[in-house]
Amino acid sequence: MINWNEIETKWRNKWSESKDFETNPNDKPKKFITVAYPYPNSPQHIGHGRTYTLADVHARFYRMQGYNVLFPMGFHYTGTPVLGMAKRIEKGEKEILDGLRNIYHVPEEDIKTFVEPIKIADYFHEEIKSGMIEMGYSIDWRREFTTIVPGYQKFIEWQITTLKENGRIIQGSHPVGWCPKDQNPVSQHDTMGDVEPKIDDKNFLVKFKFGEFVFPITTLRPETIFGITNLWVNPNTVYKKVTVDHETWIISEECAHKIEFFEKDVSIIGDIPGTELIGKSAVSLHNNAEIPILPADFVEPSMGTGLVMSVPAHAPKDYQALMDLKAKNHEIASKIEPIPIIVTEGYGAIPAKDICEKLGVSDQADSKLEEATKELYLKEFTDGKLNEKCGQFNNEKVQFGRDKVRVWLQENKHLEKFPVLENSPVRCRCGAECVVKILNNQWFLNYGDESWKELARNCFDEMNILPSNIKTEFIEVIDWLHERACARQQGLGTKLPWDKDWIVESLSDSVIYMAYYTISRFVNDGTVQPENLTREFFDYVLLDKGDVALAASTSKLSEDVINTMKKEFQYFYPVDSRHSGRDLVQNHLSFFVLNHVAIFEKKYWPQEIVVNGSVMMDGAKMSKSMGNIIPLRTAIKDHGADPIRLAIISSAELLQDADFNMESVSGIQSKLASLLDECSRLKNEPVSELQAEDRWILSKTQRMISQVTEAVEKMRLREALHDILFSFESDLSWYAKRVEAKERDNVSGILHQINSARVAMLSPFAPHIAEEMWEKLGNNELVSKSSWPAYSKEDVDATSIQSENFLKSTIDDIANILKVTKITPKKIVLYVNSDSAKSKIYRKMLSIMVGGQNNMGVVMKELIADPETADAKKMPDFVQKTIKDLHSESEEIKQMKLESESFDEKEFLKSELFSIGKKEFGVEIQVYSESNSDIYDPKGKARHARPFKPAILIE
RNA sequence: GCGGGAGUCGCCCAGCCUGGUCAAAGGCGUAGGGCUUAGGACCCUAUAUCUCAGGAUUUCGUGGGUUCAAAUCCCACCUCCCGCACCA
Repeated sequence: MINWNEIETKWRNKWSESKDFETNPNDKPKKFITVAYPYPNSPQHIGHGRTYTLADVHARFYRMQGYNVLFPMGFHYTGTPVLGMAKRIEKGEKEILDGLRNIYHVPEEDIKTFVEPIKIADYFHEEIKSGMIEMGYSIDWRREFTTIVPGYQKFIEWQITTLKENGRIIQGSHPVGWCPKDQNPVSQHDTMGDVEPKIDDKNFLVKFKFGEFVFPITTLRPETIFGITNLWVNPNTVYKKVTVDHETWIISEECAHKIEFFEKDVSIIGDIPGTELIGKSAVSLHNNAEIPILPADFVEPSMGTGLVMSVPAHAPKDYQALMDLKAKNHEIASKIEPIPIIVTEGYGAIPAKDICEKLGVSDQADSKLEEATKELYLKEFTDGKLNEKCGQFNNEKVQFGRDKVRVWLQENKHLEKFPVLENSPVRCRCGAECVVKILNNQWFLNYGDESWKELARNCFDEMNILPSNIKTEFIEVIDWLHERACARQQGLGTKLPWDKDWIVESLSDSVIYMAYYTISRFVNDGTVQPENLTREFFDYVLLDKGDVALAASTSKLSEDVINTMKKEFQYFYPVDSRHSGRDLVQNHLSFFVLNHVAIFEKKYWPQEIVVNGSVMMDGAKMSKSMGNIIPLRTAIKDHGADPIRLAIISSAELLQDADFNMESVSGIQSKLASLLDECSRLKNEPVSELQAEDRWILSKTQRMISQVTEAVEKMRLREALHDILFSFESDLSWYAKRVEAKERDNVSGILHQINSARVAMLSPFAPHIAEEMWEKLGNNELVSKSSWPAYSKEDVDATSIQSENFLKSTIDDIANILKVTKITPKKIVLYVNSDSAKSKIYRKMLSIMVGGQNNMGVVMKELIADPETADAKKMPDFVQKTIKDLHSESEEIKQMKLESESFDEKEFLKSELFSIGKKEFGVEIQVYSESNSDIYDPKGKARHARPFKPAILIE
């Protein structure tokens, strides 16, 4: 049994002694590999490990290919989650404390300090970092930073100022979920049950006049104002007269409390019962029509303003309420007829009537109305068209017309936004019910700007996206992205330089920070102090703006230091590969590109993005509530870092979700153990004369090298690993079979050569155990410092590949016959083709078919056209069968057959088939030429022989 | 609604990018055999259908198309899953 941790510690120490991963500029070509830094509010689990492991493999691969690779790491402290955690811990909430104790095994004395948010981040920072070291990540730790250190904050101030000056930042109002008690915005982390407060900002308020008052009514469908027949008021509700800024509104009390958070001046000045409104009329502002006010029980004071506009032609509820009144012979209602304004295929003049009848709605209390409403709204939205009643909007499709009507009303001040909580009630952890608050003066990154989007598209066009099929998703994201708030009022982070009430939002301060890795080294070693990092300094170093004298005078640094830092930035930038999880495509990764193109010149735009899927645990999503989260460090202790690295990589290709399970881990462990065992037994002896199977396995090795290299270049790591560890195994076992049959004992040198290549290629994936194997193979240097095996075409022997193939297929054929006939062979005889006419035709056909032609008629014509092969017409049967043979062979094999000129089937079979045949079938195999005069051929099989397809006789 | 992804031989799942070595890998299950006092573990064999000579037939959600050749490329359809923001 292998002691993984012991081996891992041994090699980790050697790496850190040799400082191989500490990267400074030199004269080699560079690669700059980065991963999204972690947010330290919990230890990393196996899922986090995936992205970092992929990046580490990438970095190690490039290093072996001779690049000077920079692979750094930082920690993202910015944000609010640790604030919420600290609060909950302070309150002693059992759920979170149990999680810390039982899942994360945080020592009690540390938990005590967690009432302070930064202590939480600090603790998990160290935890995560230790895990990364134990996983063997080849990180340059000298450049590490957190996002709240002064140097980084200087950088963020510079970034956000630059964006503002480039016109990328605008100001506006924005609705957020809000806790009225805490006076804070709420996000998922702040609510009971971790629900995300969802804000519906497609909800609007349309104003009507009622004498001196404003009668505001909310709706999701502004276009239906053209179909209003009346308004609904609840007769059992007492409404309030409320002054709102300079108007007096009639609304429900509940509504009055909601709009207090809309940055409006609100005060309740009196009551007015619903009954007092009923029977009177309001006036609609867009056409000054008199709209009667009628009673309806379904109107809920807590919904919207507590007032409802009635569109009976298109709203099932309104239709039914109207019908109910008519049935009671209500005087006003009986004069009202629905006004249809939307034409939808499949519905008659009054769609609401149709659907109520279809579903058999009985009255306005009928629960089927919900369903009717949902169905009709959706149908009318997707398929409906506005009609002539809608004036200038006649013939517009509803899905576009709605927006146009909204804009029109808004411009005339007849309509306002009325955002609501879609999933209310949402409760804050403090217990209070959350509301929607409109924040004025919010700062936005103007991602909606078309010229900005265009720059980003240019960048994506030239960027390498892995896997490539996710590129369309990026393009789509850029299309729908619009203004995004870039500041918030709480949490850790950097203050907006021009408005200290706000903190730079945490996704906005993590988009171009890779540039800071080239600077942090100098801050960490004391060469520069945070206060040296002035705007002019960054402008000069990162943008090549201004001049060194200016930078030096404001930063108080020497010109030498500044120029060294500038050179370092210019050496490492741009980012060559950015690794991240799939969930970050829609935000971080897109912002990463947008911010780069907004700030840097084109030569510093990112070169590549690699996106990976998440990790499942035994087929299920990992979650705290399921208790199936395995902290990475626990897993390392239990199974070893390398087996975990391989298990994560080998279970899925990049974008797919990887499934982590114990079977695969132990499978990998035993695979690695047996490879290690093999390596320690192989001697690096000189290789004597090569035999057929030696040339073959060496050719196959070359093929594997080229396949693996290509796969890693495309980050198809699962495929690469599979090739190294598993696919190649079947070739090796065939080789072993051949060697054993021949009773050879001098192949150690060849296997040593092959396994050296395998171990070298394995080392980026499983770096520790590969070092151990490398040492066992007799090397003194580290494998991580060795070169990636190079594919050499000269070592590929086409003839040997072809001949081994021939041997295998012959043996398969024999086995096949034995299987079908179920006889035990006493004698096996092969008849090899020796008819030169057949051979000529075969070669000719080969050349025709390599060109892509497979049609019997065409092939035949070409054969007959050539006098050399004209005899083909006498044996159509042979031609047809041969076409079939060749048909099923790969292009590669066909090509090789063509390349290898003459090949003596009989000699080859005689020398090679003897041993293996005897081993496989227990009898000696005799080989004849079909044309031999003295052959043993009692059944006349010999004449069936075709090139590369000997006839077989079994008795 | 907008966008992304998936549907494979009892089950899970590979192959699809780059068409031919694909009746299609691997695991599980099942059946038979070996090893065992027995069980477990382990090993071997079989596992679409037909076939006593290396063969044939029908298969990769459905229906078309391109091609000498389609699980793989194109089009349409059906079913299922995921994301839609100010949150890391």
